[in-house]
Formats: sequence, structure tokens, C-alpha cells
Amino acid sequence: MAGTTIRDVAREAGVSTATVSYVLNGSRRVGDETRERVLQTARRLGYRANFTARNLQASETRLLGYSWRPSPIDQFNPILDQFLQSIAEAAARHDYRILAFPSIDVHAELSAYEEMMLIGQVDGFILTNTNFDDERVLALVKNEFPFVSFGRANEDWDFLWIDVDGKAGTLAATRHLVALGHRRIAFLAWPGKSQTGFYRLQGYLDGLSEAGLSADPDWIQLAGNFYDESYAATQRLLALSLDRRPSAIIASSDLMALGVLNAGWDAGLEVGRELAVVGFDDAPIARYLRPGLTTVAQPIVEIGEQLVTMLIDEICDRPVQQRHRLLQPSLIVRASSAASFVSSR
Amino acid sequence: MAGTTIRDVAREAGVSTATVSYVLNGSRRVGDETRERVLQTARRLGYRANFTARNLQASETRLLGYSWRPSPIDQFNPILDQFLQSIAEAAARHDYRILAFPSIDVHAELSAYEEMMLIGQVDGFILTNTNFDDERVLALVKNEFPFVSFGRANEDWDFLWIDVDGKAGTLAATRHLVALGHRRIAFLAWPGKSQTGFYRLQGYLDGLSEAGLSADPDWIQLAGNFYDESYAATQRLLALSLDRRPSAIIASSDLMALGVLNAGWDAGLEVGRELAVVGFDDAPIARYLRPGLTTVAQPIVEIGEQLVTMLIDEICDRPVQQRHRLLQPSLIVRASSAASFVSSR
DNA sequence: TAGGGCACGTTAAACGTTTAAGTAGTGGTG
DNA sequence: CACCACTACTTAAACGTTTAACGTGCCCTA
Repeated sequence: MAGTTIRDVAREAGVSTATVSYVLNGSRRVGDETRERVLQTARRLGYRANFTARNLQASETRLLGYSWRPSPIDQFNPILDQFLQSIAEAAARHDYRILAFPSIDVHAELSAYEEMMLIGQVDGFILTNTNFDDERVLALVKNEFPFVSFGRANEDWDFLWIDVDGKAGTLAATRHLVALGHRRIAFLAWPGKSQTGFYRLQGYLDGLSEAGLSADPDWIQLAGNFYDESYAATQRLLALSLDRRPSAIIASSDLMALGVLNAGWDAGLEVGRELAVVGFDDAPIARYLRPGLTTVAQPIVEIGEQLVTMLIDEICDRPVQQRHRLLQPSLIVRASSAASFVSSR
Repeated sequence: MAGTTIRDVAREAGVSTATVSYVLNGSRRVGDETRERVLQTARRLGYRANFTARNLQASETRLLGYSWRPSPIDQFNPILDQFLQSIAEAAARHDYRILAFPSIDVHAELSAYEEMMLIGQVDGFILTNTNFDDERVLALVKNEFPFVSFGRANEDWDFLWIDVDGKAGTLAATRHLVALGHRRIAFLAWPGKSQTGFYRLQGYLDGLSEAGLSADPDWIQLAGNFYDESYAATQRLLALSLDRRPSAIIASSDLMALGVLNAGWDAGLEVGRELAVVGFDDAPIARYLRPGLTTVAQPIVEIGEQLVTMLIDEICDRPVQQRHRLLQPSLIVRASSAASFVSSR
């Protein structure tokens, strides 16, 4: 279709294709007069480099695969937007592009085929929502294919990852609530073997013991990363007898915090004063909720950029300085936990 | 790196590369015995097809570029998540992948270069957030490069697009409010030459005149697609004297509706009963707000799928049935406009 | 038995680049 | 003048596939 090749330009300009290539890439000195002529001809003919051919010759694709787990239709993905933009721009700075791979969970026997399809199409992978025993990590490690992950998996697997120190995040959240006077603090934890979820729970537990508080077992409620489950879990918490009912709830994500807010509201509580709520993610919506949601923010843009440069270093066989990086989150205090509180013992 | 080529397999299996290719692609009959031997060898050597080479030979990239305008960091993109997933999966069904191109707005003289870089990297483009006088459309049309757009641009430009009938959406919203008894209905419109914004405003105006209502000029407030501007615009509306103050507000987007909700709340109004609010987009968050946000939902997944098949048809020079498609949105009624209302004349 | 038709393989050109190695031509130096 | 160094350009091989065109040998039919 487009069809103007480097050969057309060469013929038209009366030089060899090599010369045209040298001019276009600036990879070698070319006489001023010839260079001008080539450039003019290229422009006149509307020449555009064929990336496929160039990549074949360089035996690289200049493509990075981005694999994420799509969220259910009615949930929101708090970071996709920022993250995608961040990795796309970081990649572009190094002349790489991002190829989208929503990971389908039907990993039956397709996976072998799929895997074969995926690899060879890109130079490396960026994984998000990485889990314990993540089969994607396993497959990539087995194939010795370059990749980086946002999120840790099994401790004994060695691969490049960046993660947010979730423990530090929920620890800060817990300290914040303790400082406000809260003594009965509950936590909505993810069930199953999620590393991320585990660390977030750990920070909460650490925060309690640091303050000399012991956690009532009922204060730790299991709920998947869904609005409904978190709403129901909150109802269970609020149904506890008055002396055990928590005055503050930390949720493992903003989506879940939303369930807490609404369950609190529906129970007739004034969130912020009668019930403190803290989320995790700082989703864009968090600041616009009423009351504004106190939450733990992750440096998404920075993570995206670091992941990309890390991956490109790996692809180019450059040594990667820190193969595992734990970035610090920051607590954003808003009205959902602003009012200071005195425990009604 | 990976390095096992079709030639290695051929040598190892004692056949020609052509035979290997035929076996792997099933593009021609090959003797059972030979086929088995080739497959075994390929498996044993861990052979993976090199897509670049394959694409070069087929002179296609099997890649679709997806260009969107990233939202500011503190705003949310109501559809990115669903839309991206939808086009990625639809593309995968036809063995295409999605390449991410967040369109940088610095379109100074970069654009010529950019354009050159973009084209040739993909077989076609998917545009979203298409504007009146959209320079991307112009560039693609000029280059006769295959693309489809989610959203219309200038009437006299001929290109493939799918859009949601925004006029029908706001018309339905207006009718709904009228039916509830509202007589003073305001509209938050986007300034500037946005086609999308224009149609949405039009539906509102049609709805009013259909009901025999005339719009007070002050009821149409201009505000960009941002929370803050919409919040401020709502404050202006609520500051009108009691006999002119609107009892219902339609916003051009859910993000803006959020500004309306909060401004209403901050003014001490009970949204849903004292002030009805309608948004546009049905962002995932809409259902979780309190009160739940009445809004106009777009069939995002369907749009994504249709765009992709449309684009692939165009790329393959197959005739495209309807080059312009207007899909119908649907009104989702929630608590922000549920209570029936009697105007206090 | 000559011939066509079929099944199964191979050969080699092509896709559009990049780049190592080679060839002229020029000017400077001993 | 012989030699070298340098500049400016060309030749041609490679990157890893696909596929049209071309052998073979074999069976079937007239």
C-alpha cells in the first residue's frame, strides 16, 4: 500500500540504498550535497521507514508487552489509566512501544499455545497484579524471557520486580488512626494467597501491636476486592456489640473502602466523625467522595517509569542495579478520618 | 537470544525450510510421517515463530494503534479500562494486537515527525476523544491511512466512525426529569468546539422545547470537563434567585456530575429529593456514589468491538457496510433523580 | 504403455531494511 | 613517485519467514 521503499528513494536520488539508510539514520557521514538530495527525494516520495524490516534486521521488536488482569465490568481499576500512560511515555523515550495483553484467565491448555504466541512478538513483558504462584511469572522465568513485575510473588523466585511497601502503608494508616484516638480498628483483608494483601494486613497488625493494642479476631474480616463483599463485611463489623464495634476501618483498597463508606452511611453513621475509614490506592475518585477518602497513595507514575527502564536495561543486557525495589507509599489524609476521636470506653 | 529459527528445525528434521513452514502453518498438505517429525523437532528445539519476519514477508504488522488523550492525573477516565479491554480482545480474535499511543498534545512541529514514526508501525489506528478539527483525523486522512474513530468530527470529512447518539441520551435524560415534575432544568455544557458536547447540549434543548419549556439563558452554564469547573458552575446555578434556581441539573459527563453532587451537598441540599442530578458515561463509580448517580450509559464494549472489526475490514480492503454508525445510549436511573418532584412555583 | 493427475518435497526469490567490507578518488607526506 | 590516510559512496550478505514454481515418483486410466 504505502509502498515507497528505501530502494525507490535510492533509485530516484541516484544513490545506493546503503547511502539512503545512512542519511536517514545519521549512522555515518554522508556528503552534504548527497544528503540533501536524498532527504528531498524521501520527502517528495513520502517515504516512511518500514519498522518491520528494520526490526527484523536488528532482531528486536521494540515492543514491550503489558499484561494486566482486566477488572470486572462494574468495578474500577484505580491505576490503569495513570499506569498505562506512564509506561507508554517512558517507553517512548527509549523508542519502545507498549503492546496491550489483557491476560485472559482461561489458562487451561491454551497457556502453552498462548505463551508461544506471546513470546516473539515483544522484547519483554511488564506484568501487573502479580500473585503468589503467578503462572505468568513461572512461564516467563522458565523461558528465560525478559520481564518485570509490579508486585512480588514467591520469595524464592528470582525475577525483576518493583513493589510498593504495602506494610509501611497500612502501618502508617494504623498509626494515624491510633493517633486520632481510635482503639478499636478493624481491617478488611483479601482472602487467598495474595502477597499484596498479606503485606497490607501485616502493616495493620504491626501498627496495633506497636500501640500495645491487641486485635479482636472479629476485627479482621475477609473480603474479596469487590464492593459488595466489602459492604457485607462492614455490616458484620457494625453488627458487633457496642463495646467491640470498631470505630475505624482500614480497607485493602479504595474500591473496598467505598463499600465501607456506604455501609457506614446506610447504618446511619456519620463517616469521618463516628466511623473513620481508610482506603488504599488513592484512586482518582478518592478525593471527590464525600467525605473525601483518606487513603494510601502509590507512586504509580514513578513505578511505571522505573519498570520500563529496568526492563529495557534487562533486554539490552545491561546490568540492573537493584533487581528488587520497594517504593514507599504515602498516606493522604482526608475527611473520612480527619475528625479526632475519643474512644467511648 | 531465543534464536532457534525455522532453518534449525529444517536441518535437524532433515527437510527444507519450506516444508517446516507448511507444517507449522498448515498451509499445505504434508506427509503424516514428515509432519510428525517436524513437529517433534520444533518442540524439542523450543522453536518459536519470529513474528517480525513473518510480518515482513506478509507486509503487515498485525498491530492496531490506539490513540487516546490521557486524562489529567486527578481526573478519571470513565471508559479507558473497559474500552481498552474490549478492543484488545476483539483484536485478538482476529489475531491483531493493540499498540498504545497516548497522544501527546505537544503537536507543534513534532507532529510531522511523530506522524512519520507512527505510520508504518501499525496497520491502522483507533482514535478516541475525537474533536472538531481534530488534527489526527486530518493527518490520517491526508495520508490515506486506515483508521476508525470513536466520535465524530467535521461533517464534511469522510472517514469511518462510530459514535453514541449523545443527543438522544440527553434528550432521554431531560424527558425523564420532566416526567418527574421538574420545570427548571439546567445543563452544564462544554465550552469550545466539541462535537460531542454540542450534541449533548442539543438533546437537552430539544427535550425542553418538546415539553414546551423555555430555557433561561442562565441555566446553560459552560464548564470544562473537570470537577472544579463543574463545581463552580453549580454554585453559580444555586446562587440564582429561588424562582429561577434549577431543581435539576444535567451534566455533560459523570466527572462533572460529581462536581454537581458535591456542590449540592455543600450547599446543604439533599441530592435526589431537593436537587436532581444526571450525568453521562455511566462510569463504574456512578453506581457506588451516594446517592447513586442517574446517568446515560454508552455501550462501550460493543463500540470497541465494532470499531475493531470495522477497522480490520478496512485494512483488508473488504467493503465496510455502514461507514458511520450512531449507537443508542441508555438512561440508567438511580437515586440522584429517583424521587418524584413537584415544582414549588 | 503413454499420458495425465496427484501427492509430497525442494529450490529460490521475495519482503525492506542495516551494515561490514570493499572500491574509487583525492590530497598530503616522505 | 610511492605510499598512506581519509572521505564518499557502493556492493552484497544478512535478518527469518512465506510461497510460487518446479521436480520426482507413483497410481490410474484410456
